[in-house]
Amino acid sequence: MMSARVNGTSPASMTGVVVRRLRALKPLTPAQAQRLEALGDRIETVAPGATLQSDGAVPMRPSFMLSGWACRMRLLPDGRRQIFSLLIPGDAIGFCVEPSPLSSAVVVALTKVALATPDWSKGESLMGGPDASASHPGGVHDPWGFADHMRRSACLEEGLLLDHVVRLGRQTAYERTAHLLLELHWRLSLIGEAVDRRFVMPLTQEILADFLGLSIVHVNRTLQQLRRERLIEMSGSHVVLLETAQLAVIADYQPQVLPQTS
Amino acid sequence: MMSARVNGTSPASMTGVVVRRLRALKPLTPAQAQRLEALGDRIETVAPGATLQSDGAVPMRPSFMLSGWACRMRLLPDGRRQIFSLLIPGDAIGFCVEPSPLSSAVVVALTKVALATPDWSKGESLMGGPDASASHPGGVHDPWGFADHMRRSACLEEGLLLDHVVRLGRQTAYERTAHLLLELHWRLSLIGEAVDRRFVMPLTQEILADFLGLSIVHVNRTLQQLRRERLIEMSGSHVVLLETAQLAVIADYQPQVLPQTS
DNA sequence: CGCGAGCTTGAGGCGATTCAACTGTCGTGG
DNA sequence: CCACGACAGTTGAATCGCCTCAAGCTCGCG
Repeated sequence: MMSARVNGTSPASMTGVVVRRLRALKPLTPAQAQRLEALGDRIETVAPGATLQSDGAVPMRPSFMLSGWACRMRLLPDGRRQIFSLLIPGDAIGFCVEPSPLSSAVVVALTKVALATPDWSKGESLMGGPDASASHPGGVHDPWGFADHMRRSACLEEGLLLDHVVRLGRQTAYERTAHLLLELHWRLSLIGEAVDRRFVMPLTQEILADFLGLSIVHVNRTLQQLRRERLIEMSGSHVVLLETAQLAVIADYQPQVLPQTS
Repeated sequence: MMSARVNGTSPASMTGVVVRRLRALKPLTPAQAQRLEALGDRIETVAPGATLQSDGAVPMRPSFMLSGWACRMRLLPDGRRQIFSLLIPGDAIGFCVEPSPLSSAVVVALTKVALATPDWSKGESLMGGPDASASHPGGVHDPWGFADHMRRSACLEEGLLLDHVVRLGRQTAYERTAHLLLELHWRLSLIGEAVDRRFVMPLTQEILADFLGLSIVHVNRTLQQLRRERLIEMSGSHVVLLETAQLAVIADYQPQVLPQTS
């Protein structure tokens, strides 16, 4: 049996983040929600630093993050690192629309991570598995009606990636940092892991640096500046956004628009 | 009737780029190729600077670039600009897996552009139109079997976007520029628009700057350096890669891996 | 207690930006 | 025909943002 408690959440409710995440994209039928709750059966936990998905790995088992943080990144030959995205509970891993990853990217756990890997044996896959086209030419097999959710999720992720490009290409360290904090706050709110303007961000400054395209030292100084100006509070992994409006102006932040779920 | 010749290519062969682009991703049946050739009927040309697709535009007519160059970009409130991707002939526009663009990005023509917008009235769409799920819950309507091509194309594009993130986040101006030139050469080769190591790149240094996340001045100096070191030749919009191997080492460039089409 | 990982701080340097001017090449109109 | 402006490219000089190097610091933990 896996650890009974991860990140202070009992296993029974751990799948809640997935439900909340998907519900934000499109309403779930009771049957669908129940399906997702059932994911709690097949939980795997991995240690920080472990690889959740690597480049060439063809099998590529799609799964959901239940707790913990991870990142998708690439390593340059000389050791430089660039993080593409930060993965939080509720996020999907390996649901590439296309089986072959093509892009040499790796997903690594940043903290202890709990994963739910659905049993794809029945119904083959949620979105179109390794040979969706072979068995169902011209279509995707989606017995449970999650295809729309996953499509929208992919779209949301692309939006986040575009935001990231803007950050790296055209924003200063100060703006980038503010933008990231707002984005994380928004995403954590979606899954109910941000109370008011506070949230927990279990990332070292090195990880932030590799995400923001900055040096560790400069991330440190930038965070200090944000604190000094009383825009945020940070101690340990605890973050408080003191002036969300002003931060949003600084970073030109606008949250992704979601379908009219309200 | 639209202009008979665009970019020196006769209309009859203009759809060839689309065929070559898709064939590189997955073989096309004769019927499919014929379908694509038929796109030549519905050609639209737009002037440089025109918007091909904008943010809120819900209808969003998916189409293929037949000739000319365009870019996908975002504008910051203070005028800064970041280009996400450069679009060349054969590329698809607006085939977002999900109808709602979500991301505030705009597609703009950089040169005169010829577009083919398929007649989606029959068969609804190639990939899943505005309400694919409504009419075909849990599946996508794809009467002609292009779904796989479009999926792989989307995957390839994501790979390019990841490359872009690495460029912007962790590479120097020198490396970025080399990387971009190699990427463009590879993409143009796919559609047969690069002879040997030469190709035409109708981009101003301002566009390059907004793509590479640099200032115009620095792009200029960086290109000069690449020329001075005899790694490339450039005059006007004509580019020659003199030392592809060395450029690839500098930029840590590795082309996307394509399915075993050979 | 001592160690290591992460955070903090200072000093110096380089890469890239900004501002500003100048060049060359167009197409346009007097 | 040449004057003209518009535009792209080029160059120099000064500045700044961010990086690197190198220490110290703090804390949790064996």
